[in-house]
Amino acid sequence: MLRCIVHATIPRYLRVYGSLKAQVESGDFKLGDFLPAEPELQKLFNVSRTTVRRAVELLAQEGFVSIQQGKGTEVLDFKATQRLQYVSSFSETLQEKGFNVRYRDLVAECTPAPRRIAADLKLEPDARVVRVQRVILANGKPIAIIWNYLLPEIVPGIERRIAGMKTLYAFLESEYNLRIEAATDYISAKAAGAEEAARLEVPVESPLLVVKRITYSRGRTIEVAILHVVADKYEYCVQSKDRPPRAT
Amino acid sequence: MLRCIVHATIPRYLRVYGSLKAQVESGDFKLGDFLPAEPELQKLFNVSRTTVRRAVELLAQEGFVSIQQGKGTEVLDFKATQRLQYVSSFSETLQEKGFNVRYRDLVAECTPAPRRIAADLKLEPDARVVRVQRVILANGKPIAIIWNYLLPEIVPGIERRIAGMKTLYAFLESEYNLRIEAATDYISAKAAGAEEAARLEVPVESPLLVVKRITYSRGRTIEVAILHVVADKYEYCVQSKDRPPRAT
DNA sequence: AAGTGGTCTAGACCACGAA
DNA sequence: TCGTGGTCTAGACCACTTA
Repeated sequence: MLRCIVHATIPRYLRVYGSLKAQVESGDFKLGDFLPAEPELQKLFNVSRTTVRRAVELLAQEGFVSIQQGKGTEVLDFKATQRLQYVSSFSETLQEKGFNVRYRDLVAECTPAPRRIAADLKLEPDARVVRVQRVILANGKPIAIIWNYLLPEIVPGIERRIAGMKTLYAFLESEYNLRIEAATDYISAKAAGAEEAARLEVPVESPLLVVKRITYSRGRTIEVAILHVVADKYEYCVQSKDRPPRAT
Repeated sequence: MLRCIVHATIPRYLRVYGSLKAQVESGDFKLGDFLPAEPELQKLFNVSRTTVRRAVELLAQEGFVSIQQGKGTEVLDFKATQRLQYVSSFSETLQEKGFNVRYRDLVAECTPAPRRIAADLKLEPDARVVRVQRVILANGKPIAIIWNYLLPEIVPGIERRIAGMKTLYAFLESEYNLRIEAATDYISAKAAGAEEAARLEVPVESPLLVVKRITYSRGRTIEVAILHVVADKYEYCVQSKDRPPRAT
């Protein structure tokens, strides 16, 4: 039936959203300009006001525009305020910044979970987990030590398959069909101990950024990662918006 | 006029949102339960379906529930799963954790902007900015030094009004009607220098978490904040999710 | 087939900002 | 005052899940 073709239809609010976003990104609307008012957009796209508003709200959520009651909807400097906070992998981030990323001392093994890790994974204290350990090098220089603790039942046989891994998240997605849905990072700092200092090639007591990441997939906690990062070589970036709505 | 009293009205969708959220948090709806269906909620709250949906979408955005077409709206384990990343003030976060928060050495003055700060604020190198400086105490113990650099034209006379300030963001909102729309944090670490160590009452060379925050309001960069936080007393938490919308 | 959420419309009234 | 965005309604039709 011909209808099947038409069937793959994109919601109108997404089309309006995409069209506006493209014009903002291409510079048709410039920084400080105001978008056409809502009644105008209704006519332009031939949709209802509800649909227009939904599209514009999406743009605002992503930081492309700022909606101001009584004034209008202003186009922002999207390079400065862009994007919600999405899950990103450490090595992918480095690669995007143009570094050549390699691993050293990659080890994967099944071990009893340390107590804190077991608690984060919601396992009994002595449950076994898969531990992946590595030193990450950016342009040949060590930049972080990473320990990943994974639930064994979701990554069977990982010890034998991990050799050529490029980034862990991509590996989990392609080999085990595991998509990371969400993550929480806890960030603190510490001074490097003797062994860490040696492996990271920095002086003892150098400040390190400590990141604990808990990742979720299919509604479950599936991984805890611990990163010790050389502080003067990496900056952790977080973008956030707005304030929580208040009720009551 | 009596209308002034009625005037402070809270939108209905926020009331519905607040009511549902309270019931989720208090455990009236349990993990894995489904919320009443939308027509049901309409009757319960006596509002239109649009209003119900808006409330439920808010809950979903914050990770309290998961909306599933054809099935229903499931209550999630809100302690474990993601919420959106909102701009939060350091002192508000501490207060929410139950600490008694005070400031010490609060100073506000107009000074030439340091070069890096001027660049972040998009000012010429020698432009003047308002610098607010303070040590923040949690339960009487120093936990961080904060420097805030503000555009002078948006906070006129702040030097004379700042005395009793409780949190800077609340202060800006109530006194200057400035709502923070977005922020970007850059997080690294460093070892405490002699003066910092003294003011924070920690040993020299102690690891400190360094946060640079750039905040936006009305589409402009309006503030740069630098925080030096005692690393073993505070953890920076980031929640992220996966889900860029696609158009085209 | 029945019930759930997903999209969309047309129209109403309110609140804020600028002239 | 006028134009902007903010909230809300009632009703329609579609798409997905489950039985």
